[in-house]
Amino acid sequence: MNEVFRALSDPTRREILRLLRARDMTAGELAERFPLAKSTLSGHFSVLRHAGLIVQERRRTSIVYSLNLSAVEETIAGVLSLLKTGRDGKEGS
Amino acid sequence: MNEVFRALSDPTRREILRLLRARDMTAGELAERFPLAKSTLSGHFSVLRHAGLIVQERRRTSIVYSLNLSAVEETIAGVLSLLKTGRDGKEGS
DNA sequence: TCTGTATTTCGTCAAATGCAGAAATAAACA
DNA sequence: TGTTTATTTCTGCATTTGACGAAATACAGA
Repeated sequence: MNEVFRALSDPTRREILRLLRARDMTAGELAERFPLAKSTLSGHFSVLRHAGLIVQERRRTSIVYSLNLSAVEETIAGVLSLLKTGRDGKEGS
Repeated sequence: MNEVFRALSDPTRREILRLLRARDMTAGELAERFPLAKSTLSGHFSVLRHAGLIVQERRRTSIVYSLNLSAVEETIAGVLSLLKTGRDGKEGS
């Protein structure tokens, strides 16, 4: 959970999620959308992947990233309930 | 929105929100719950306040903090829809 | 106004973060 | 195996962050 929030705290990473919401994209396609070095984007992918927010899959020479939508929803819903109910946030829906 | 995510990315700040979920507390009461200097906690309060997640109110000699629950819910719900639908996240519920 | 209590602001420091370019790795294919 | 393409890992640097203690501010009451 900690990692998820840290991942979401960066605007570039949230924009990556937004792009992946529309369709799966390769690392290179994503990198083209930002005025940043590919190595920098690769680092952002890594953070998002460790947080479970995206998944990667190798397809021929490229690596395709896709949004792990259910993980995103679960996480945010979990936080919502954590802030609404009276428990300690260990158990979810 | 950016500020909200940055505010939520720190574990101490999320714990502050959890404590305030139970009841309003003064800055001193909150500070007692953490092994940190009061000045450090004051900084966290400031971040949470600027993000709109908590509100403060002076009561006699103390400053009472309370959770801005509706803001929290709105924010997280907004993010949820931003990740689910195909728009740009400017319009919400 | 002076004192005591509660909280924030300031100055400083160590650690973490985001970035770039260079080198390394992985896969497809001649 | 050697080459090309796609991506990641490594190294170094500048900025930001979270932490502390000391000083400053705000308010209530003698």
